[in-house]
Amino acid sequence: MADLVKRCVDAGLKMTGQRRVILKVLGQSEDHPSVEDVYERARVLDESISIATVYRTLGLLDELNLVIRHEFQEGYARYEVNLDHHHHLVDLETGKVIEFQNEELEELKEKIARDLGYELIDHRLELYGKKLEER
Amino acid sequence: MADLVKRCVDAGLKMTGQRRVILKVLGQSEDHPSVEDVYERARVLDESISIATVYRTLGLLDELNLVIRHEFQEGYARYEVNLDHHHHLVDLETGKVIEFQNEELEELKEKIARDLGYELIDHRLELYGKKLEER
DNA sequence: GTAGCTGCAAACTCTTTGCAACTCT
DNA sequence: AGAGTTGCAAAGAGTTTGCAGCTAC
Repeated sequence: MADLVKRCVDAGLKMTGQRRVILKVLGQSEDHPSVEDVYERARVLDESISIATVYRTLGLLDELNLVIRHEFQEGYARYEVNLDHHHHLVDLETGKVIEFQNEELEELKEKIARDLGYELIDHRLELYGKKLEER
Repeated sequence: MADLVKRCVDAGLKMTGQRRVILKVLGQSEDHPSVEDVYERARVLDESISIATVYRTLGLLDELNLVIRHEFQEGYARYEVNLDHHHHLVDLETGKVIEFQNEELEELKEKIARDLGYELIDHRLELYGKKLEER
């Protein structure tokens, strides 16, 4: 989280109270909060913060690539701090989002892009599934 | 396209003039049109069609799984007829969408979901890339 | 001091919906 | 005939923006 602050300052952003709060909220979130979620969590720490600032800040963080913006086919965006690279499996029954990584997949994606004549800049894989019966 | 009409009728939908037009437009589209795109193309064939009907029809087709709804991180939805299963590579410089299939990828996804204890229902993979210099 | 940031409210974009009229079956 | 469908316009959700005042640097 302190790292997030530093990276913002390095990028030339002014470290205002509101931004500090939003970064703290993001750093503490272990899920994939919507803008509204971030707003509510930030409000607990600073009553006066406005949702416009949350939108603006998340937009900036996304540009700086400090945060990843997701659209899980829900009609609104969700964010997460850009730490390790991973993908998501969405539980269709509960909406729960499970993270996973897979080295084989990473290599395969690079290869597919290269074969198509492209340099891979970004990508996203989302799986949507139902829990298998436990037995 | 005739197949699309049949599948709608089988599903219990009334085959109105507007729906016939929208299905025709979808059947003829080789890209991934937005709602607005479908609306404009449909209007050429039937001046009187409204965008509300396009939204409603695409929603129904999506429910019936005759169409796939995409959100390529653009803030609006794009649709395509659900024919063969494939994925997309988005050219970040031109916005062009390239389709591809990869058997190895299909298997890997099934495996990942299974290993996480899930039955894979749906999934989406999008690659974002820049064209490699030709040489 | 000043460029950048903020809250507020209004505006914007995409999508959905209530309703009265209409149309497939 | 009647349930389903339509166009219209209004409403809704999510997001962006103009502006005057404020604040980090």
